[in-house]
Amino acid sequence: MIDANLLRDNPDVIKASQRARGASESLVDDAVAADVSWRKALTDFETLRAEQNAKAKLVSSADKDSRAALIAEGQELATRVKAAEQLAAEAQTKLDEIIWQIENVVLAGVPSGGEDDYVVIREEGTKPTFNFELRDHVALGELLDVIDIERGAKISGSRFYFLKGWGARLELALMNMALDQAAQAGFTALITPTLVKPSVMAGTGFLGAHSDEIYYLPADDLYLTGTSEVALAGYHSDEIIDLSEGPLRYAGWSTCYRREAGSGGRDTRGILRVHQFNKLEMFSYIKPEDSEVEHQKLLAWQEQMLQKCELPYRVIDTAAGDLGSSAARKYDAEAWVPSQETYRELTSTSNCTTYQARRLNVRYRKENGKTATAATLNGTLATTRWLVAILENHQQEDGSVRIPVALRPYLGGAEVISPKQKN
RNA sequence: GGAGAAUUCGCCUAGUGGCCUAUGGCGCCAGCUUGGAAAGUUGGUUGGGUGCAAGCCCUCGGGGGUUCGAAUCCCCCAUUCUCCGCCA
Repeated sequence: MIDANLLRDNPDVIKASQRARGASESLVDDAVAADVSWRKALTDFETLRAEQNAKAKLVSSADKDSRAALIAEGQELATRVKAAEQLAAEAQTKLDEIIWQIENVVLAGVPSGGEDDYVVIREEGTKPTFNFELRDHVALGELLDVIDIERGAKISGSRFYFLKGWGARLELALMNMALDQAAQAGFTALITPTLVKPSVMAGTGFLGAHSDEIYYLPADDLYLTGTSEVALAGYHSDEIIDLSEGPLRYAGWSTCYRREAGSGGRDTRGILRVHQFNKLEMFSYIKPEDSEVEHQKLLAWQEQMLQKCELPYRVIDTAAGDLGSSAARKYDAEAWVPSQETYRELTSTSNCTTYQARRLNVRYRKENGKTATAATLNGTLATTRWLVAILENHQQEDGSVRIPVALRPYLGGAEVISPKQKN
């Protein structure tokens, strides 16, 4: 949710942001008007309520004669108060409906435009060249007996899979390496619930336009989360957290569930886009003024992981129109996928400034003792999808895959995954 | 799934219709005291909304109701605990 004070003092800033996103500008005018109506209705109600409170207080000390009259007055006031309260509540509902639709104010420097208007910040690593016919991760997965897509479909349908043998171990190794790195950087590990209440899902901003992407369990009124970000953001909801010793950083591990309803026939081959995968997610609660520095740190940690996996990648600054509603800025790191001869997203990090925290009511105490809304940031540190890039980039002519050096300690020292090898 | 109990300002706790503008303790903050501390002592200490401000309104797990008036009475929901039942 955007800052109501900003809406009152400087609606043009919000309009400019909406424009950059290609979102509705008139929504801002509607919100300003609704805000004025609400405050008027609220004042009316509170004035009447004050009168009612004062009258009610007189009753107990009144003598018999005036008592009956006071009670009659009180009865009359009570109906007026009820009506005024109703109006105020309606005005607030209307304001909420509008204000919740306004997306986060994008930060200065974010490229304007849509999905294809990203700016490439840098490219790192060397793309591999193969003097043999390269295999894609599906072929490698079959050859090495590490990914079983056929049986995944048999059990659960398309976009499901089994990770098997070294494939399963590779994913756990990757997650462990990421977790170690995160712990060294001061993150607290959290294994999070993957079923959450509607209020939490709404608070994190995932129940908006893309709610059909989310699995829902009607029998229990619970949502399956597509990222542990949901649980991590909800973790401190309705709390006043202590940021005096620095930011609170969590590394949340969870399985993630996505319906992929909008993705049509895209990426149907392999495990690039699946309904279920695992992810280690970084999440920071921080003072708003430090959020942009933290964002760079999250990105640096992501790049560190990509480098440990010896993957060629590039970093892009996502355009305003392609930001999620909570994000004020987003960087994606995309790894080179040889079989597709293109870069594919492996990590994403968003600075949600105070937008998400305001919805979830996460505050901290400033040095002057006042409370203020915290800022939240998130960023991927490892996902199942990384296996695609690792397998493809490190494949060798005989179909074996060289294990990146940094990962070997997590795989019992193994240096290569070979077709003939069983574990 | 069934039965019972509980939920009060960071923690514990008093409070069964108006004097609750919520008691007391612990913790924390500040003052006094001290060479400095401890002890002692005095004061402060839930948050939110609105308003230029004084102020006013809301906040006793959440929502609704009864009443002139609700922490207190009624209903629904959530969470926790105990017991029973079932179960990977």
